[in-house]
Amino acid sequence: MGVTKTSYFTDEQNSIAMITKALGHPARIAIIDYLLKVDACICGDIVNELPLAQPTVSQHLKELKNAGLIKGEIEGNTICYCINNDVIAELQSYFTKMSIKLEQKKNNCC
Amino acid sequence: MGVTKTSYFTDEQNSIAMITKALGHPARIAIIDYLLKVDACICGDIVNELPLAQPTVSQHLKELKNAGLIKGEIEGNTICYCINNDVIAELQSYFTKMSIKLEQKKNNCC
DNA sequence: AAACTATATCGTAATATTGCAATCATTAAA
DNA sequence: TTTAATGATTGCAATATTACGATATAGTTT
Repeated sequence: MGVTKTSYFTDEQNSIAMITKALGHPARIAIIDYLLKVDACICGDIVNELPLAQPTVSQHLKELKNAGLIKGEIEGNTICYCINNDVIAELQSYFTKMSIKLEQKKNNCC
Repeated sequence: MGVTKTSYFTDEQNSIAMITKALGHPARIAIIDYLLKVDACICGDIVNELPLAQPTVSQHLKELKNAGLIKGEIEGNTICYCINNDVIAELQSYFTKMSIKLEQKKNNCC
């Protein structure tokens, strides 16, 4: 079917899944890495940075935006894309909590 | 085309993308959450825990395993699935580094 | 061995994703 | 106002994902 049954899961599970899904492509990781490097950016720069056509990059940017990972502000003829700190913080918190729990338990099984 | 051009990106980008892609489904987040809660597990438990059929859960477990997020050991008739601490640590490190960089820059743009 | 249990695999339908050429919308420059 | 530049949208082909019934495989129990 290809349809994810989101209604069966918790809001946090759906939220983390949505964000990680948006990150689940090397081009989108590359975009995030690049935005982090320059801390400000227009789409054209990103297109030059990636080995993909402009519509493809635009689509990846849209997905990152939908997931809340980046914010875009129109600046005259160009758009300034930035990383959304809050969402990165959410991810960091999620995985840090997980690491701490794993540390505590030290796998009594495998 | 639906084909990801992995060869155009760095190993780290592909690695993070592969892991986050594997996490990018609420059922798989739910599986990780559950494994974390019990810190030891057999597949049957997971099937009962999720609102999905057994083959579907098995498939999700396979994807998590392919991405290295979980390890499975055969134990007689059942399989003991556990979280792979190393990969979680890799994610935590990646997002923590990112958070630190974002903190330092404090967005001079958006 | 036969029956039962647990998990994996196969096959398939429905839908989603990836990538790009062509095109549109908007602003800037001439 | 025409032209150029930037980025979004559309449409489409190729492929991937999601879900599950049916079936296979392998260990356990009787």
